[in-house]
Amino acid sequence: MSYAQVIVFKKLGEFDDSLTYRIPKSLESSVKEGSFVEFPFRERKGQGIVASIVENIPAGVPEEKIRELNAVVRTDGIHPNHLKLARFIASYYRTSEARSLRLMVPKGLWEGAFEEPKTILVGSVAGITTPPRGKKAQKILEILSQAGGPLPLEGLKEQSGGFTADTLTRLVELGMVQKSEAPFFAPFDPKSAVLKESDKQLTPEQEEALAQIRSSDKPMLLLGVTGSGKTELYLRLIHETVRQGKQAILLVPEIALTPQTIGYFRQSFGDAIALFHSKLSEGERLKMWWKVRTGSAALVIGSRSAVFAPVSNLGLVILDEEHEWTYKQESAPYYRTHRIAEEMAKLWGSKLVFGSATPSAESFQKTSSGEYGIVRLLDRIQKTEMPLIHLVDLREEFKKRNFSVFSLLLQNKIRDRLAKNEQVILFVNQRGLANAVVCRDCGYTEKCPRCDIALKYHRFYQNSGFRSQNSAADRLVCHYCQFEKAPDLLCPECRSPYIKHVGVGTQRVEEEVKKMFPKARVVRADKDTTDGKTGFEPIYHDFLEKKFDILVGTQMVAKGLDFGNVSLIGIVLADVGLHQPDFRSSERLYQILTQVSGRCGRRGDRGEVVLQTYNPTHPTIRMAAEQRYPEFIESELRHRQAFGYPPYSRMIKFTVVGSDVGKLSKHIVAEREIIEDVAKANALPVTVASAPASIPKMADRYYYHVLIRSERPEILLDHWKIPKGWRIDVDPVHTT
DNA sequence: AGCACGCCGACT
DNA sequence: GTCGGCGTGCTC
Repeated sequence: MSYAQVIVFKKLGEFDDSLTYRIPKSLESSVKEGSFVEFPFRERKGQGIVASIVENIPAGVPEEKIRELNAVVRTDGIHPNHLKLARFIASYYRTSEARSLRLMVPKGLWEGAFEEPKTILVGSVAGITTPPRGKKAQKILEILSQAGGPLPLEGLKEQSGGFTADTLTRLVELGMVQKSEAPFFAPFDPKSAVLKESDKQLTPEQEEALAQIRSSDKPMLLLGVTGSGKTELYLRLIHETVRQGKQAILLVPEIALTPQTIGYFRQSFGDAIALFHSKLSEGERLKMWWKVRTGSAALVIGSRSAVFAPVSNLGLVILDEEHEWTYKQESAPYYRTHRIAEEMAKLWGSKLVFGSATPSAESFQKTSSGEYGIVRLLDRIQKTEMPLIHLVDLREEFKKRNFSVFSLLLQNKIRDRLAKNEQVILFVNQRGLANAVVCRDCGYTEKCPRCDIALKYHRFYQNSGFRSQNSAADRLVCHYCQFEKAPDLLCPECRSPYIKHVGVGTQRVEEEVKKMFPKARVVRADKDTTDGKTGFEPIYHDFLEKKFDILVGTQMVAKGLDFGNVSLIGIVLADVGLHQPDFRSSERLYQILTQVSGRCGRRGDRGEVVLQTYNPTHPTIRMAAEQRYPEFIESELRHRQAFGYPPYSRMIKFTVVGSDVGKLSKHIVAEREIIEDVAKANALPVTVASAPASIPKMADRYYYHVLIRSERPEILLDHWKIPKGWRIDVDPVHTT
């Protein structure tokens, strides 16, 4: 007797566990792993996916409760490899199989729309002699007789100039036409399809890179500077994959899903593309899912979630701009797209390519360990030089009695560009601005002696239970190891009393630039001036159309956008990124400085960047200014290894919520002790720390993080029961 | 999800 | 004593 372990679709509930049903003889041949099935549930019917078929009743299931499956809705529902992927996600990210599987099934289907989309075909019936009376009806018959076969309903409507459903129903009743159904999506056939070859000539460097990617059987990291022609290589690789009758997935950050990018691939692959992006409606998303599922799409392009597109013969996965943090899902299950893509490539034996100008430390480390191969593209196709970066020491400006946020050099250069009618971007780094303590006079940051991480300033709630009652309420805390100390009143380095938060906001910069250049047209792009729906787009377009001379903006101006007329970029205060209480602060700073710099001089003349800082000797800022990525990443990795940070260890972040701070922190402290005991019992070195979240209180509930760092955290998780309500993030990207 | 069960605190 | 708040468990 076989049994199906069924994961229940949302109908009468959201289950984490699968349910066991008996497979009746009549369904034995049609029920497969991955099938969509229907079954009795309480007094109702339910639908779901067969996660596995077993010969014996699983332990813990009472035999008398087991009922029989009703029917098979669709035998080939989910590809077996996707079931395996769901199992992997459930175990790696410590979530349920049901939740993992949900990632691969569009909402509409999960909620009950299992039917594959169909086209309605209309055909004429032979031997009709008496013409129908209606004009429209006559027209329909005329078109159908000329076509010599059935036509899709939509096409027929278009050709005939439109008709009502009633006209057609009447013709069907008279027996003059017949309706039938056909698949909406026809499978893509590489032999008959027109695949336009690229007419671009590859440079010798590109040819070499392509050959290396082709011949390697490892995942490849494509290290290519902006404008080095990575996209053209992607196109060629996808072409080869598709011609072999396999499918390709191209993953890009959301922002890169522009009509230009899509258009580039449409030229080659026409309608054989399925697009997945955040603006699709549920209906469109469902259609795209079926387009891939039916094999009608050979190429999937999309952001993060497109990695779960229902391919059945995967040949290639590309993660473009792989360093982007948007590849990490920031809600449960907190997966990282890289890890999913690796697993997919393993399951299908497909090629895997990661592309970036500034690869993540994780990916670069894997090229050193031999897990990935590496290919470099160092030349720019257009021969436009990389921008010239001027490093400005703000301490010197202070000595020159220049109290403006702009150095004299930056002021002069802005004046010069305004005179030449060229555009300027002023970049204001705001990430992680709050809560780190920095000396305004010498740039000193208070760091944890054990973790080399900026300490975070906290005003603890009373009675929070984390320390003895008579200690001060203001503390500096390390979020990685629980080290803490009282804040200093004077800077330990230079005795300055100005040891506080630093940072310059966009508003302040806008005000100053308006004061200094009253004739310039200035626009500001930050959270306050952009709205959630259209985002940065309206400002971007106005700026492109030269309605403004100067754009003052946050990170949003740094991402992949093309500013043709910008010849100068001012980085108002580069230091801010250095003070993030996060082990990735240097990596992020290097990436953002590189991205911002890449926004100028993209056409024609060489652009210029003025990078202002209080720390001109800081290695990250120096190497970013000189654009020495390999040197930067190697020193960064040495640092990570020395302090035991990922990729040389792994982290797990828990979020714990409660309405009573006292109870909450007592509970956390107790669990922390249990974790330490379990680690000791398993001879596993583990660091545990807990601290209030960056937004510690929302809607009268208190949020805490518990951060665990270990080389093998999975051993800990196997021996310690995660308390109820603790939200888990495996390999977190944001650690505070 | 939706429903039953059961454990405590606040009242007729 | 009992009403009812909601946390927990169950659905095969």
